[in-house]
Amino acid sequence: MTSASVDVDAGDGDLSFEEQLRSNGVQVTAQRLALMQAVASNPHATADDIAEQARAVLGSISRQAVYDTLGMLVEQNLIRRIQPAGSAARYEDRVDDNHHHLICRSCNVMFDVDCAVGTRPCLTASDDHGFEVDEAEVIYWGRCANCVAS
Amino acid sequence: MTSASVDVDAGDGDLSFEEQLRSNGVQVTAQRLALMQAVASNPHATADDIAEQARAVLGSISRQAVYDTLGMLVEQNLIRRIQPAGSAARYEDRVDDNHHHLICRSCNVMFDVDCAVGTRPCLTASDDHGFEVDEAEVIYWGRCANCVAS
DNA sequence: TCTAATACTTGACTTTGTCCAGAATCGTAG
DNA sequence: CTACGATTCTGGACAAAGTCAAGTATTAGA
Repeated sequence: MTSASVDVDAGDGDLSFEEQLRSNGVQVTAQRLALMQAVASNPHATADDIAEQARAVLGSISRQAVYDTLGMLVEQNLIRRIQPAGSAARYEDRVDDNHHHLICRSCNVMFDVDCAVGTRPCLTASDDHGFEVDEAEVIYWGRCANCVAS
Repeated sequence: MTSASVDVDAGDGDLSFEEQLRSNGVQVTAQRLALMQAVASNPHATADDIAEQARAVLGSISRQAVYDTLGMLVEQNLIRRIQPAGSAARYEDRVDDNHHHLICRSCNVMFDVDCAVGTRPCLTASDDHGFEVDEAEVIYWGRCANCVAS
């Protein structure tokens, strides 16, 4: 197992990936560090993309470890999962900043957009049916400049 | 093939399912009528639920016909597809009225909610990256009253 | 250093959906 | 009413994205 140094600092308030894991009370492993690195350096990637990138660092990693880890990171709120219709789940490391996504129906590109309506937009549904709402996910669907051109 | 009468009127401006199909220039078949009926009487159902319900009317229907038909209906804007993270696509017959969805993270129930912000809420992203945006999909995530109780 | 708890690997399996070729059905024109 | 071409449906193989379960390896704390 190559031991490439994967503690490039990125993301959550200047904490290294290792510190992020420790402060959430979970074990630190080479696989986790490599996956966090992969997510950070490759926003909106699928589990598969991320696995491949991690593999470039680690030599190999099992599919199961990838899913387990991504799931755990989502649970710890260290990364965010987005699952647009018609494509595999995607992951990103921007968390807690209430931004949304703009997706092209033709080519599937995806951009981040800050919400127009302020910091917690749309978080109040007109009738919440007794729910405890914790997130309002907004996806803007359309066609990107490139696809419109052709 | 049983010929149960499946032209119960429902949905799109008082047009029967048959009329809806004809006015969109597509053929009318028993399978399509049964599927439209199933979607109408079972909002937020998955393709599988819908197939099963249609099967109760028709005797049998192939998976391919189900997917083809649902896809066609979505394309004709006669039904709408919603694909929340972590579950199969769901279908509903409320169309063109810009409502959104409230989903329970624990039990996956799904409710309709009219948007708080007016008729075309959030349709303007702060920066549209040159996109032609045609829809803003909003999903409120949370826990339903039942699940909060336990 | 040892050990219990946690994480990882491997491989089979499930679910959701797509592709293809041939059979059946629809709707129009005669 | 019948026949014909176009559309739709069937059935089976296939594919992608995940999940399950059992055994092995690694981590972190005593």
